[in-house]
Amino acid sequence: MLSKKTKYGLKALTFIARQEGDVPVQVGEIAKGEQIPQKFLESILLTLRKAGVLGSKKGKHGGYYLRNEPSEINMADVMRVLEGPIAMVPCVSLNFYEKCDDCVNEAQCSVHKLMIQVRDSNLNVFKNTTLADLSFSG
Amino acid sequence: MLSKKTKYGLKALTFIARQEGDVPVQVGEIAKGEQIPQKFLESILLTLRKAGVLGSKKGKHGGYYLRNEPSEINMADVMRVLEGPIAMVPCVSLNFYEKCDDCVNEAQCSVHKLMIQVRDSNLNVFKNTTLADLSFSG
DNA sequence: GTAATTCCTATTAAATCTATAGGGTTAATG
DNA sequence: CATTAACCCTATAGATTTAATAGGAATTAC
Repeated sequence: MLSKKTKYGLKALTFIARQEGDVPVQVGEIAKGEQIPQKFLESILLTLRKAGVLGSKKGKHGGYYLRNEPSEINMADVMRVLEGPIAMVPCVSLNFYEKCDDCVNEAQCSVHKLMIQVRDSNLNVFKNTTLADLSFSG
Repeated sequence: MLSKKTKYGLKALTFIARQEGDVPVQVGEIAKGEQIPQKFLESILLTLRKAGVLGSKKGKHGGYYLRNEPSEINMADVMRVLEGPIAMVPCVSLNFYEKCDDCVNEAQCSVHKLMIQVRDSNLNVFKNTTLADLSFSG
C-alpha cells in the first residue's frame, strides 16, 4: 500500500509543477487545493527540499519551487525520497542492500528471485516517468 | 516493504513444491527448514488453504500439499492471498476498486496515473511467474 | 516591528504487523 | 478405544510504523 506521505508528496509536486508562475508556491495553497493536512504536508515538503527535489524561499511571500524542470524529475528519485527503497526486500535493493538474517542461500531463495523481477519492473516504470508526464495533458 | 507473512508464505510454498513425495508436508518441518515461527506459519498456511492454493490432511501424519502443479500456480494469485491487492492504491485496483475520498478528478490525478503503470508492470511479473519458476533450477 | 511564512523537534493517536497462547478437532496406530 | 500427533480456530498481546498535531523558532517582505 502506498503511504499517505508519498501520495501527498506526489500530489504536491504535481500541484507545484502546474503553477507555471515565477513565485514560489505556499504550503497553505497546496494543502487547500489538494485536501492535505497542512502540518503534515509541511514535513513532507521539508523532506523533499532536503533531498534536493524542491527549493524554498523563507519568510513572507515564501514558498516552494522545483529545483529542476518537471521533465527532468524522475519518479525513481522521488519515490526513494518519499517511500524509501524501491525494492520490497533489502536483499534485492541496489541502493540499500542488506543480507537477510534467515536466508541461507540467496541464489535459491524464492523470495529473492521474485523480488528481483519486481524491482526491475518497477524501476523501469519509475525511471521512465517524469513529473511532467504526471502533471500535464491527458 | 514485503510483509513477513508474504515472505514466509512464499518460502513455505517453495518448500512444499520441492518435496516431491506423495505425503503431505508438515508445518513443523517447514518451520524448521525455513526458520519460521511455527505458530505464525500455521496461520499463514491456513490462509493459503482457505484460498484454495493448498490442501490439507488432518490428524496424525497430516500436513499440507499443493492443490495444483507448481507450474500452474501463478504469483498474482498467491500475492493477492498473502499481501492483498496488487495495486498500491484502491483507485487503480482491478479486483478491489474503490474511489478515493479526496481525489476530485481521477483522470488528472498524478498518483492515479503513476500507480496504473506500476500495477500493470507488477501484474505482468506476477502473472508470468509460477511457483515452478521460483522452486526449481537456477 | 509586525505579519506571514518556512523550519524544526517532540509527541500523540491510530493502524498494522508479528508473534504467541491455548485449546478444539480430526485421524492414524497398536 | 486410548493415545498421540497433526491441523484448525480465535483471541490477544507486543512491537513497529504511519499519520497527524502541537508549539514555537527563524527568516523575510513590507
